[in-house]
Parts: sequence; structure tokens; C-alpha cells
Amino acid sequence: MNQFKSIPGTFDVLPRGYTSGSDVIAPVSVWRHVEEAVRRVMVRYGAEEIRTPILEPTELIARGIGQSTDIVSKEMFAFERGSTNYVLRPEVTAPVMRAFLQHNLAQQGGTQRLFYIGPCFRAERPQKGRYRQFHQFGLEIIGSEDARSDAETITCALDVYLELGLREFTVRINSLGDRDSRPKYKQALLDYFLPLSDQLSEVSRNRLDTNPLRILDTKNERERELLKGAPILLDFIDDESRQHYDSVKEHLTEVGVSFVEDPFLVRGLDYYSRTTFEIESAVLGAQSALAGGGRYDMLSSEVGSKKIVPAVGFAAGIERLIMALNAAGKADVDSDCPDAFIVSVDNVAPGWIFSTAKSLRDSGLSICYDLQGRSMKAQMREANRQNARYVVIAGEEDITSGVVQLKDMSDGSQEEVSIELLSKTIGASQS
RNA sequence: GUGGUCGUAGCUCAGUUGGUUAGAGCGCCAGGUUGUGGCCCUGGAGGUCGGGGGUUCAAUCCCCCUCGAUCACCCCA
Repeated sequence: MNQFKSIPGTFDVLPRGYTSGSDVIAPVSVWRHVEEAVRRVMVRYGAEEIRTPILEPTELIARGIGQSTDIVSKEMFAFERGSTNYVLRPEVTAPVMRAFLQHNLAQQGGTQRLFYIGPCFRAERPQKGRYRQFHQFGLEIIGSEDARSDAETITCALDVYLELGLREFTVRINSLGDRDSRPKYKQALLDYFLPLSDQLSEVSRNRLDTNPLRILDTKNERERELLKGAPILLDFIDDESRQHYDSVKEHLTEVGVSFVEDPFLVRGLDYYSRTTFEIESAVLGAQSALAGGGRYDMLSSEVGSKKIVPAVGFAAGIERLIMALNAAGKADVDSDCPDAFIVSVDNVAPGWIFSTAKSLRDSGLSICYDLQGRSMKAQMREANRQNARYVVIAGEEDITSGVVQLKDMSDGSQEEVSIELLSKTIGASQS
């Protein structure tokens, strides 16, 4: 009988953490540490949390992200039930936009700053830093064209990394221009590459038909050489987009964010226009992108809005963030430990242990005790392993006399405490 | 979907040019200390050496198949 295993590309987050292949799966405490940092930073940005379903209509994702993208064409976990097509969300921007439109959040006035944390799903072949179920957090600023919102999106992502103690990353930015810029540029790219097509790899040759922009981020050495002579996207964008882009760069510079302009930074989701950016870390191996995002002014109309709703946002991978934290030695986080562990000498008075634990818990303390009838030594070891602050030692006589031993595990000191005063004494020293 | 690498205890890994009961460290359990943890010492549990087939007197080791893991391409977080 084979044991069941988690599906490839998914993993369990355990209390203690473990290694899986070359990946270190961090303990839950690290995950919470990250999630709390995200929430702190988001609050500073005035962002409010939004939670959307894991399941979305397939059509929303297909239209939002784009039929020809890899995500939609080959990486969706999608299924049909009755007359409805469902998909496990591969990202959260389109769902957030859907929710924004569905609930008419524009009616609440102003610009909405919405953030999320949660799982996403893509049917890719797993590898280091890439999973089938992975976790993202992100910010969407919906309802403004202001270049400050683009810059704010970038600083917000960076602030999460800074908050967690990361320092080593690079920001790459580019502008894709407006709706009309891309077709013009695509044509220019085609004009450049078609005569050279015999020098291109098979994948890139196919892309000339399907999505020529994707040739720009090839890793192939020879193609990179060819790219040096290729037309530059920035030369094809409209004046307004150019001004907008300059303005984004100025704002970033004003607040001391350094970045590199990458004329070949396109992204694999169709909804981007104008600003795009990626934040990457050198410590991550092949999957080096920590976060990515950009402006998506066209998305709202793609998913059925009559009005164009301008928006920008970023999405960041939590697994990759944790990998970077591990590499930077910033992933050591204290996990919760009990205030006290009750040791029963010779396993006497199980009922008393149970009810005492309950009443101490009722007073807000975290209490553990042995459930296996183990020796006192083993109970002490267990208390030590769990990092209990105190051990309550109770034997037959202690309980009848109403006075137990309270041992402070940090320095080994021990005192007699009457049972009625236990919660007060343990609680008083809570730091 | 395509390539490379690797499968020995819960974890990290030794090992056998094919030869009796397959090892270590960590972890776990117990004892050393009959009411006291961390350190130390002793002992113990735990493995069909991924699975199937073949070669051989004999396979964990050699061959074939298969399954799984992993890294990379592609793409993205």
C-alpha cells in the first residue's frame, strides 16, 4: 500500500520546517512573520485587504491575461462542471479587478488601494522557486493614472523587503506605451527579425508569429547579440506615455530608489501598458524574480467594463521571498512557546492536570502537558523542547497540600507557589 | 512538453572493485540521576538499500524497464 504524498509542486508548511530537495520549507512561524510584515507595510500605504475566491470563471482569466499568454494557453488548472467553466486562479490581479467592477467600488470615491495575500495555481513543471500551488501578495491601486501611483507600487513592494531585512535586489523598469504603441513596435520587431529568422532558435521563430515581444527576454546568447541591433520599444511609445514614464522615474529618484532601465523588459501578461517593472534577487537561482507588476489600464475593458478604469499593481511570490530571507540569514523567527508545561510526578492526578490546564488557559496562558504517561524526565525534556517558560511540577503531596513547584526554565530557579496563585505568578512575568 | 542529475533509517549522508547479521551523525525512546530539562555517557526502536524484471552459486552494488525526486530550458511570482 503506497502512502499518499502531496501533489508535485505543492508542499506542506509544518510547525518546524524541513528540507525538500534543495528547498528549505520554512516553518509556519516564518510564513506568519512574512504575512505580518506585508500587512504592516500595506497599512502604511493606506491599503485595505481584499479576499477573492480561489475559483474564478475561466473566461475572466482568459480574457484578462490574454489567450496567447503561456499562463492561459498551457498553465491553467481549469475544469468544467455543468455549464460553468472554473479555473484555479493563476494570479490575483484579474480577480481583484473583477471584484472592483462587480461591487462598483468606484462608487466609494477616490482611488482604491487593495492588497491581498493568498495561494495561486499554475500547471507548470515544478523546479526551484517554482510551484504549482504558490503564494502571492500584492497591491492594486485602482482608479488613477497618476505617475505617483506607479512609483508607489514599486516602493511598496520594496518596503516589504526592507521591512524584512532584505537589501540585495535590483529593480528593472520599462514602459510599454499605450494601446497603439505596441502594435507599431511589434511590426518594427518583425521587420528586424524576419530577415534574420534563420539565426533564431525554433522557439523564437515561432514567436515571430505568436508573440514577437517575447523574443526580447530570451536567454540565448546569440539572440541576445542580435537584440543589440533591434529597435527599442521606448522609441515607439507616444509622448504622453513617455512623459508619464519620465515622471515615474523622477518620483523614484526623489525617494532614493535606484533602478535600471531595461528596454527589453516585457511581461508575459497581455494586460500591461505603460509602466512595467520587476524586482529580482541574485540569490534565487534561475527563478530570480521576486516581484513584478505594472500598469494595466486596459484590463477593466477587457473584462467587460464600459468605462476604462486605470490601475497599477504588483504581485510578489512568498516562496521566493522566503528563499531570499533564508539566503540572507533573516529567516530566524521565534515561534510561539507555552507559558508553562505541567509535569505530573509519577503521572498522578490526570484529572487535576486537565482541569488546572483548562483554568490557566482560561486566564489567557498557553499551557501544555504530557499525554503519553511518560516519565518525569521525559516530561521535563518535552517542556524544554517546547521552550516552555515555566514548568509546574505537581506530585501527589503537592496537590493535596495545595502548593506546587514552579520552575523557571530560563535560569533553573524554582519556588513554591500555591495553586490559586499560579496563573497570577506565571502571568505576571509575561514579557 | 524537452534535457541533465539523483533515489540506502524520520532527516543529512557513508558503504560494498557483487559475498555472512547494511553503517554514522542528527532526531526519537529508555536508562545513568527511585521528584527535575538543556551538556555528557550507555542502550534501544526504526531500513523489503524506490518498484519490477534479468545476469549470477550469490545483487543494495552490474544490465533493462518503470516510478519518483530534483535542477535546467520554456515561462513566471
